[in-house]
Amino acid sequence: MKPAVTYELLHECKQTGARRGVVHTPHGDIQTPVFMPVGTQATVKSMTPEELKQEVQAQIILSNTYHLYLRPGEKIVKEAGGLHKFMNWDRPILTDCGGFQVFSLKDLRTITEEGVEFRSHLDGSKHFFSPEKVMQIEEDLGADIIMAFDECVEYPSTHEYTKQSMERTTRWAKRCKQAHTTENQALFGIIQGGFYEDLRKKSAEDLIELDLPGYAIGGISVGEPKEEFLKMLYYTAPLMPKDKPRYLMGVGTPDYLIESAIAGIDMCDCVLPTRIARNGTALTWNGKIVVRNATYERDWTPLDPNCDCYTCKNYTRAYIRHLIKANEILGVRLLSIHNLKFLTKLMERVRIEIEGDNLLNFKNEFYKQYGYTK
RNA sequence: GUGGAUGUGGCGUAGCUGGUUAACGCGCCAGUUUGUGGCACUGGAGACCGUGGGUUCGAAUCCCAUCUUCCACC
Repeated sequence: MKPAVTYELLHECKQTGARRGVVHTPHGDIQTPVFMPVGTQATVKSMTPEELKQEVQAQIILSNTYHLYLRPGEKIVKEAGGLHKFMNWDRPILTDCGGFQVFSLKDLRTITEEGVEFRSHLDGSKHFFSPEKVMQIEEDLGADIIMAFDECVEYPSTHEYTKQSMERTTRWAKRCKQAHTTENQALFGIIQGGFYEDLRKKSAEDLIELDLPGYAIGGISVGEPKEEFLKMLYYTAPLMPKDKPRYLMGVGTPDYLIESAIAGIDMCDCVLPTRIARNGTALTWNGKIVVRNATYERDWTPLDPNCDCYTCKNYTRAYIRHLIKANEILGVRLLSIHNLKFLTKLMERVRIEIEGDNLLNFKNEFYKQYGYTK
């Protein structure tokens, strides 16, 4: 039987080895490498699905098992006809398993082989996530791609703990595969192993044996220095199957996205563009600007002169600064549109440069213009 | 006119039985933000404590005068 989600490789950049491909899903194709906006609670904060399609041109969005389970509850979403219908989004959706959220609860959770007991951040009520439970929730939510329940260990962690945790994540992945019943959803495994190469290798090998339709790298981009991030990324990505989508979880700064593509990653997601939008910051081709700052009080130019997004075509930095200072919702919306569109355009460009076997040159050019030093 | 109250960073206040660098909220300035527990978090600047005099080793704190604003009464 054909998996719900498949990967088609179109071209490999001769300069870097980066992959230009297509991910086929029940809700349409995704041109890769791609950046996926995050809509934790069945909404990319402040954006309508129409804006995401028409203006941002998002190809796929994320949503979250933990949050939707707590509120409104996966049964409500199921009753609505699944996430796609519930939120009126007809393109692909990926649900994160809630592992990251549950483990970030720290004092509020207990891990056992069976699963994780945790308390809701909303009302303190007790809950239990097992691999089987998470599969049931993700199936009720109905995304195209569902993630296996894993543990994301924090940085830094000991080799011993990371090993234990990684092995458990692998056992949980097996249980997820067993519990997974729907045919129109693809279950992706998550490679763990922290910042230890031997553990990453082992994790990748054992998970690949399960022959899942896609794989992700989890547990990096968790606050480590950039050198550590790059080291793990470049070590782990080549271990992943060539004929399946490769997803790097939690990456969203422009430099990390370009590095990921070079490492052979196809998909990335991050809250960064929408989060910094809420705090008054814009990504531009010339670097990050905190438009909330006083310097922009009388700046009558757009956020980014090289941008053709709705925000940049119609509004000035001075106006957006005013909106953000005044805590007006529109400020957040305009910045979110811009930041998301910026990353869409960046990835579009990355795809073109891969096709032209020119990604490394582009990276150097971009770094220089953006202001990155290395 | 009489009596009472009030006056502290841009704004609103705390401190006022006298004792090291005057506190807080908002605002202001800046930084952070990487599988969203976030319209969040972390820093920072900014006050001759209405004015003038006095008591005291020492006064935003006590006394006197004066001005400001508010209230009450005739």
